[in-house]
Amino acid sequence: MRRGLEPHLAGARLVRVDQRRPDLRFPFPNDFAARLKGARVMALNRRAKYLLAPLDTGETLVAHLGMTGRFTVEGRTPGDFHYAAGADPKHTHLVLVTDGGIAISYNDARRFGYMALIPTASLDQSPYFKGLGPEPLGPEFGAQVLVHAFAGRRQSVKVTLLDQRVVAGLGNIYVCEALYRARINPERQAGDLSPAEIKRLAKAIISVLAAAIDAGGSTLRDYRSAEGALGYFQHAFQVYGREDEPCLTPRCNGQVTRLVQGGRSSFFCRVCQR
DNA sequence: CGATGCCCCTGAGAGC
DNA sequence: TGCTCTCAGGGGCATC
Repeated sequence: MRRGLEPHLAGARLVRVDQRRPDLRFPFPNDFAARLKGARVMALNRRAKYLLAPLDTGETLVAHLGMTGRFTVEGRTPGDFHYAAGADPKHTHLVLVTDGGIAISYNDARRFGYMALIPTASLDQSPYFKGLGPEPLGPEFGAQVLVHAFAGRRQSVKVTLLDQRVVAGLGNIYVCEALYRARINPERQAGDLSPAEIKRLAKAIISVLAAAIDAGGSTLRDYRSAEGALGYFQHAFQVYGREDEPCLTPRCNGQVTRLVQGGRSSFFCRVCQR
């Protein structure tokens, strides 16, 4: 999403802001539209699951997409891009128009997303970012991070990986897929994993995320890239959403199991994930 | 500390 | 066609 939006947003000035309702998951910031209008977007960054747009006003627009949140870009000419392709316009809650003549709309059926404006200078100290773990594709992430985080931890490795304080930005799909790639049963206590297993897991996390980004993300239900394109990593899911289907590991002959952990579905193969 | 369930909200799909 | 039920890329909070 960040990669799709960046060319349209970074460097652009927001000439019109159409805020269509007072809240998403939380209320929009006070005077939200007025604080955005006229501002120049200096860059488009990401930390964990947050999109970050530092503005020339000294504030940074922070956006979390929740489950169904989606930014869509509309081109200068109708047909340039798919305008909120596949999205019900009644759930378009915010439209930003840039001086480049581009409209960027935020659509979110369930409204689990939220936005904030935080002084750029104190971003790292804000409650959104304080305490977040390292970026899994960043230089500081590796097996050692997990070795420390897992030590003595009795919680399941699945639930531990979804904890944003351990690693930032992993969600349900990619945790399931990473555990499959690492051949680790999601029910295992984090503190019981061997160094070799943790090493496999760290590598699996990195490889599954890199592959998914390469594929343009995973299109399930609502997700599309900023320019309306469908990601296609969902076709590469090896366990997620494949309950009762055969395990794809050669000669395994197991089948994919679903179980609920921490209120979310885990998908895995009991035969090859130990 | 950890597990569980409920909540926010809307829509899709299955089964009857 | 319509109803009811379950489930959904997230995550905060209360309870036990």
